[in-house]
Amino acid sequence: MDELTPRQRTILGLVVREYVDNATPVSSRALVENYGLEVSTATVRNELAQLEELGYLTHPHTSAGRVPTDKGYRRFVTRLIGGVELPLQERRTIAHQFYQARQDFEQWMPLAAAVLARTARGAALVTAPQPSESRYKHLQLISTQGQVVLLILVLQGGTVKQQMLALAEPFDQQILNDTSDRLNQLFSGMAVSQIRGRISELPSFEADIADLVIDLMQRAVASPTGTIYRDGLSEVLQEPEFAEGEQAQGLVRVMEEHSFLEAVLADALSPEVGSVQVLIGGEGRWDELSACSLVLARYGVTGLATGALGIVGPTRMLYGRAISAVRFVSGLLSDLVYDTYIE
Amino acid sequence: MDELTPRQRTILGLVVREYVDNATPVSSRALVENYGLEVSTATVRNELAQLEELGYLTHPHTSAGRVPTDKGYRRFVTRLIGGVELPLQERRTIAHQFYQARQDFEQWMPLAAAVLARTARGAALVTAPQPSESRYKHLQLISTQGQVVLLILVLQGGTVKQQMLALAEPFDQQILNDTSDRLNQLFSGMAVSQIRGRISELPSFEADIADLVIDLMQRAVASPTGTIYRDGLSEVLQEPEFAEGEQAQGLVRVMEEHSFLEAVLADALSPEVGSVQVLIGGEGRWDELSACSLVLARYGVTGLATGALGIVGPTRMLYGRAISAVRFVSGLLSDLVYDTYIE
DNA sequence: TTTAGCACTCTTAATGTGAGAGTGCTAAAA
DNA sequence: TTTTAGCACTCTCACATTAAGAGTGCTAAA
Repeated sequence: MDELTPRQRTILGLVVREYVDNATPVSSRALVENYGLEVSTATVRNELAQLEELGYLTHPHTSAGRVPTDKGYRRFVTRLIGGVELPLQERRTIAHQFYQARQDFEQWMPLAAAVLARTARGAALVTAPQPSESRYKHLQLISTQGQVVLLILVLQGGTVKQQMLALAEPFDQQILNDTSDRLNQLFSGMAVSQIRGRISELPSFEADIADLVIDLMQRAVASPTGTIYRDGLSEVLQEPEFAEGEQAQGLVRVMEEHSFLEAVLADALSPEVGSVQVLIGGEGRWDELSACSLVLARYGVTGLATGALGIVGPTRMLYGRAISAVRFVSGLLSDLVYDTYIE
Repeated sequence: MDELTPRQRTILGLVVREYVDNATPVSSRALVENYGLEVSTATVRNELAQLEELGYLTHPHTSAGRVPTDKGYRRFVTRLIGGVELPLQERRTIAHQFYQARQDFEQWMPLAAAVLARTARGAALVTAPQPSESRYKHLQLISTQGQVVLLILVLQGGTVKQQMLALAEPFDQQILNDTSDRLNQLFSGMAVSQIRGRISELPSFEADIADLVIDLMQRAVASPTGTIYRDGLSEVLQEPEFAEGEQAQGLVRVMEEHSFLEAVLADALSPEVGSVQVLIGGEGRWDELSACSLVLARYGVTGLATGALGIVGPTRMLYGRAISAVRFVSGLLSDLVYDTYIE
């Protein structure tokens, strides 16, 4: 990392802060006036010129104020990433909301998205946790009309898969119960490979069901993300950088297009749970995101089930709040996932 | 409806068609040249002036071509709404896709959204079918670690609700099985009110579970929409009318903001399954949607379970394709819902 | 009723202008 | 060596001006 004098560091920080607040290039005068610097505008101008030399700032044009470059944001963020936290009061409120929802699976993801969006004032993304391995837990066959049966499969971690199936002949509910009881006895806690090894021992009807179960279990881990929960997109679109459709495009694509988001996550997000990652201005690799930053983290328990969550916003984003909100919420979700999987 | 000469009707139709294609005001010359009219531009101009007089067209300014007003679209759509269908080949392809997904609940909604978005070249919205009444079908209690139990409740129609619950003391899986078997025996096919009547007869543990079941059943019908599936938003945002953020706002809000969408649906969509409804330019009631049209239908089976689906696009939209696609897909989904609920 | 012809209006793009904002540089002060 | 005052310079922005072009509306003739 380049050598910056302490004063240059504070000035860089102030430029970022001021630009984030106002979305207009910041002038030397504005810095001196708003932050009570003990030096003149000329001195600040010299420092600004230095910082520009080093690539942390730019000029839209000769007689405009300075704007942070992606490199400038990067430096700002790097200093931030270890040591920011939400205010205690805010953490308490959020933790309380999660506590209240703790028993209701289906609320977790939308709640996380809503909390992130409000706290960081960005568009929030949360993917459901994907188990790294499917383990059988429970099967239930429920007869509906005659030959049609509803198959409900519960996997370890609480994932529920359902499927209708049409049988060749009608079966009595009692027989279906017996079948599922036997399979439950046999397969409980098993992974796909183990189940496959047992199929040959089974009578044909049960083997058919087991085939289907294997298929469902494999599909449960196939997709890297699964369902995606979003919140706050329309608010972020009001930011001035998205006034012209061009830039809004990229933002909406990450939020909306499953495949695009997956590609970005694969590129930017480490597979390990814990650390918060920041992708600034598409980092040269994603043209569509040149005006966007993403603050991302993986949550869950490595080896059991993990998901991703993050904030998408303009590069001119509240990095401090975003990073701390993402870290905090990912911690809460990780705890919930842990409780769900450890048995 | 106002009296229009046959020639005026065709000219109005041509203006809409031409404007939908090119997104630029259409001139008398363009009409004569592109559609081989057997009259001069002056004649067409007279007719255009008439149509403007009647409120079907406007002028952005004196020397620009004509643009349809909302009233103009409305008239165009009214003639369309009864009698358009997708080409047979396209209907076959779509029907085939749904046939292949018929056994897999979870695919229906995303498939419907994808098909609508591609077919109508708009942003597609599909809400999951909401049962008009919850009926008990099946309960399963699965013990996880010690006191924590996973409760899985299946309702008629295949809705699955799950909830974790922490018990005061650990229960054996065998006891949980017995409990759920008893409740299944007792409650099978019942509505909330009937279950409530039986609670007093139950021992306390089972009564507690039954309370929880009632709570879940009530929540299943509480929200008017439930999960929403979307597709194609980012493509539509490329249309020129959304280049300036102002208008994109409304589009994204309907697609993204649950509460806003619910309000619009409540206002524009009849509770009856079947007919296709069109909301043009917010119809004076929704400022945010002044540049958008919605083509909506309710699907499902009245009295059992219904959901909504539709296309959102610019007022300058392919109404023919949108209306026929919405009608066709809503028919297919209705069939699927019917099969699922009738037992 | 239709049409040719033409004046008229309004947009669009190019060009010009002046005020203002903010810089970069220089030379003096600390 | 660092800081500062001062000022020239540059570029944007808002506004006005102009010319070309598109398309209309109207009138008078077919």
